[in-house]
Amino acid sequence: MTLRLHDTMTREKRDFVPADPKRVTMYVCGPTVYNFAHVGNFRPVVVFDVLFRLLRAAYGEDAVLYAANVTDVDDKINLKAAEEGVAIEVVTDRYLAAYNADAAKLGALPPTFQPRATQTMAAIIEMIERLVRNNAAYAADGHVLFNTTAYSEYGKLSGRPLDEMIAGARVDVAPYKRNPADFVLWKPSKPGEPEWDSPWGKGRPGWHIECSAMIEQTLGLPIDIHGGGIDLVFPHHENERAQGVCATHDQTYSAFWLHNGFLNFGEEKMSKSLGNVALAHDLLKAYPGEAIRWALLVGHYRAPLEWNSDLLDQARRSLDRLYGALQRAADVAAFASHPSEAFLAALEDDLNTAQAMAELFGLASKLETGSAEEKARAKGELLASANLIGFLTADPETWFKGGVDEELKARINGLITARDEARRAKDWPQADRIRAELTALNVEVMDGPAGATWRLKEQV
RNA sequence: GGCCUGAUGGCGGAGUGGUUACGCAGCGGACUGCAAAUCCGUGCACCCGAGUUCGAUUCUCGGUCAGGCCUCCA
Repeated sequence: MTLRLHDTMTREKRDFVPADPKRVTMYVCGPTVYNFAHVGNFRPVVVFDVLFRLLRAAYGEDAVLYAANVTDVDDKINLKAAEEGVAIEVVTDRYLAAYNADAAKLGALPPTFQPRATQTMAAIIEMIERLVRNNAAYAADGHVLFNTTAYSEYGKLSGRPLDEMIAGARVDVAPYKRNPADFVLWKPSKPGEPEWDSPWGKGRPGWHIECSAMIEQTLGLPIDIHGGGIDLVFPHHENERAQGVCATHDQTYSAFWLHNGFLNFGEEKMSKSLGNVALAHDLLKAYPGEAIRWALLVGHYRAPLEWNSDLLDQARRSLDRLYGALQRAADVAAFASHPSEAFLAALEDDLNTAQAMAELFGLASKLETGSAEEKARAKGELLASANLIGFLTADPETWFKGGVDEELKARINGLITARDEARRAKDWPQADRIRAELTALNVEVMDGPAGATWRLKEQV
């Protein structure tokens, strides 16, 4: 296996070689839990879940350590808690639970670690102290700031030389900053906001230091892979790197930086600050999680993805095709349990999920038309391949009939039987009337030599 | 203004210096009482201009258009 990944730092695909194959480390920036996450927030969840699964397959399940953090200290959380008149934990616990439940429905494996900023406070403060000792940070006016001139490579990840950044700065520079690009490591809380004791007075951490500290505490520095949305390259990841390198005196921080492209909704960027939000939580009521996962992986992870209802419908039909092939091959005993070579090769080429998914259709075709031997092999490879990245994990019957309760199922079966009788009697008008009834129930009938089978036209 | 991406058929979306993406939708046929599903066949593309080349959608340059970041949005 030769996994090649595109590294934002070098802007090219490189062979991935972990520092220690027995302990592969990956960190991905997770959500700020103040509301239900919109579907764009789940793109990195799904993308890096694919990478997590691929790494586990390559190095062993226990050899891959994956940390995805939760930001639970934030202005927006404070605002939400104040609105509801509750403690921030009430807000963060609620939305973290929803987030994890939604992620699970999207087929994402739980990360090895899910550190929370509020539970990493000691490590955050300790790291800031170290940065101050290393002359990479300074206290001023109740704040602690990172001194960007202390790190010669500052700007390398995002490709922004420090002097250009200063020239382009549009924000008002706080008077206590030595350099305009310096950023906050610790700041005083406003009245009523949560605060923690520190050597610099009561306050709370800046956003960037949280991640660096959580990485160091859960995985140790440096790590093999750091992921996140492309919008985080600057300033978040640039700052993380500066902090990590200056705190540890190790130049790597993360050997690879991976960034997923944005999800766009119509002409506008999809974000919570605009009104055009599609919450994954709501989408999951209308579509199977697997279909949403498919839609999120249908294009390359680095390319922007246009999100619309067509995309979801197409994703569901694509899965119908694959599940349909499995359903028709229910009596075929799967042979071989390895993903196909072509499928793996596609994924190993910087997670080319589109190419990999095309391979699944090729296997489905073989499963429909091959010899008995070919079918057995195709079924085994199709399942092993798809399962590797979290697809086709359901029973085909469940996929097509999952949302049907026993009462409705009995009614449908009754109608199917009645229609079979009408068909045997060649009473076509009656048979068609019954089919219309079934259609009204969202049921599609498929006549076969062994009698009629059915499935839901739209699964939830 | 600075930095950085991308532009592929009706839609989504890979890839390649000369040959099939793939899925959905369309068309013709098989199967079916009619359908559906499936199978067989089939039409439709590589932003514009110049260059390199025997040959470019694929490489280079220019242009146009679109998008991202430069503000604690994944």
